[in-house]
Amino acid sequence: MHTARIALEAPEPFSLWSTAWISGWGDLAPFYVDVKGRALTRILSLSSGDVVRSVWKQVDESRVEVRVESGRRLRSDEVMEAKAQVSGCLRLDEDYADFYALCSRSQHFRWVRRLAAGRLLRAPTVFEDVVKTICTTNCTWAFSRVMAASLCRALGASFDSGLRAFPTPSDVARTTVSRLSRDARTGYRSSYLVDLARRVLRGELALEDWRRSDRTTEQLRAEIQSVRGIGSYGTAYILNWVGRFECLTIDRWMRKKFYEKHCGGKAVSDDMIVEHYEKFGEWSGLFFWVDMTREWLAP
DNA sequence: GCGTCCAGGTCTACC
DNA sequence: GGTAGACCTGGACGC
Repeated sequence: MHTARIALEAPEPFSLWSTAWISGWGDLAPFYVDVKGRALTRILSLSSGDVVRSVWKQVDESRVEVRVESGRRLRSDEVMEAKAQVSGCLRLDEDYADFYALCSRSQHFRWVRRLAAGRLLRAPTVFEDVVKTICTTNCTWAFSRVMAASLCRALGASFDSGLRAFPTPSDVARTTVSRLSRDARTGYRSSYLVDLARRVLRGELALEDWRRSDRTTEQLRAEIQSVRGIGSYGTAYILNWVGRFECLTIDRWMRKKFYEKHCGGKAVSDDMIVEHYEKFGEWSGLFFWVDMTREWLAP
């Protein structure tokens, strides 16, 4: 096994732990959280088709070290590709200065900067983010984990010792709805996933452009909603994932949490929830997120 | 052990 | 445009 080491400079404030934990994505294969060692493992697919294992660890306030393991010695451009993927997952290129400035001005949100919460771990590709979003709807989190792991096991390229990468659009497009249902346990979602992958391959959906699109959020929202299996909740989720935080990811769990936290357990309308965070403008969705998941970062 | 219900929604048919 | 019912399935819960 060959190993390459990558050093990533993190912006201030930054916490690998907060980033990995708060989004929930760190809990879904092919991400693996090492709670004890405070490290994150991720199986990465390179454009060459090779699959590598990467282990991410924060070594000090502003530095993340990534160990990349591969079956052969990687070329320097492949190491750079792995580095870019990790950086994209951690959203190191996004500017959160305004968000943290707003947090500092609010008594209720001062803790956010202290714990360096706010960055939400995402997948290396928008395709993976969309597939996983579909797999988090209408089911328990435990089942979402089963689906993510089964998708990798059934369709992902193999690394070693049973570890597999997340399937690419080609992997999913090549399979059948019945095989997905049987092997990936994605049930009625299977036709949505195959449909999505085939649209990507036909060039009808440029998913990967969503992260750097200069279109308005409303234009982007319309395209996201054209994906079968993605409704209003899923759209808000994906908009957050591509860096648009003006919409709130209100699902059953978040709704319940909001009622407990701000309404003494009494139910209120979604409009009331939106109104509660409206003052945070383009960051309202992120304020909602950190507010609801605050306890996840308890020691 | 077994049956029922619910869960980090969405789609479709129908009115 | 609003709403009811169907959709996969794992796990919690009550019996």
